[in-house]
Amino acid sequence: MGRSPCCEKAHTNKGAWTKEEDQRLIAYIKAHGEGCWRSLPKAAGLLRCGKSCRLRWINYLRPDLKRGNFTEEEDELIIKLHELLGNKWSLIAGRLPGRTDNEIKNYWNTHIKRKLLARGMDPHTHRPLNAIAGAAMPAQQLRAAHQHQYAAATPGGHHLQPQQQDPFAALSSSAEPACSHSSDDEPAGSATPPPPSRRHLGIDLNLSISLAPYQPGDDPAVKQEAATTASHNNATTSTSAACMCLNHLGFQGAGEGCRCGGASSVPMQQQASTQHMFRFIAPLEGGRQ
DNA sequence: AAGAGTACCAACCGCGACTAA
DNA sequence: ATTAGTCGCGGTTGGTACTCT
Repeated sequence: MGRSPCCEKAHTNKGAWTKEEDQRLIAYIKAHGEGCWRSLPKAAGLLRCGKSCRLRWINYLRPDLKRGNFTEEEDELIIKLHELLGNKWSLIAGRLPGRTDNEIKNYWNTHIKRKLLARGMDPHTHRPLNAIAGAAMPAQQLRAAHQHQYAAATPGGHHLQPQQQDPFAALSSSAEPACSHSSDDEPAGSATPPPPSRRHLGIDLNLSISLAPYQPGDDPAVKQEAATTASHNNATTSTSAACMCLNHLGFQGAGEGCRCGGASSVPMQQQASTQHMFRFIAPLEGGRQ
């Protein structure tokens, strides 16, 4: 059947953007806001594909972009989030205000990969390189190496409890794996229901579930029900509108964290206090949608 | 000084997800 | 239930700047 092209390619510019094009795009978005990228180029008088406009705006022209070098803290946060989420650059970018997925992706490929290799760690699995070479390494030894690696990577150098070692077990109550590289050696199905509060890599992986929009005064019994449901991997069967975000991945302030209707209006402290909510990370940058 | 190699990053491409008809 | 349109994401490419020999 084939796919219709996203735009009329014969009459669109490609390649680097000129200053004038940038100005037109900025002016248009300032006047009309983001959205409807397909019709934007025509309305803004640009001979560009809508996709190209969107990319240019998101990755380069947005006023809230930080630009400049990544800090050591950002490096470490990216590494931790990558270990947790895999190549979900948009999710990772959501935890780094002012950074874009493209920027982080490029930075990962050009800097952090090498940094991890220099540490003797595999950038894909975040495990020691020698551990990957020897698949026959005893599980206990592997865990020890894994633990040591976390301790080295974290300024505080905290050690993890045995039940905290699988970065993805905490996500296993989600219907889908959050990361593409998680399943080979640690089947999600074998995970036991997580304890109420878990920390991993210095990031609190407290998971909770609620229907969206979440109301602070919701019946506790309902919340308990939802938590029970989530812990049995049945979360998606009860509702398609469940708000699922991961708590405490470096949220910086109240209200940040969720794009779904009601949950974003609930202060994070309040959300954190509701032990049995199950939430899933969504891209968080305010300027994006 | 010049050519080769490498690093960086903006931009493109293709696909999946989502939605409305 | 199906189809077409649109958006967003992740992988990849290509141009440019920088470094090395």
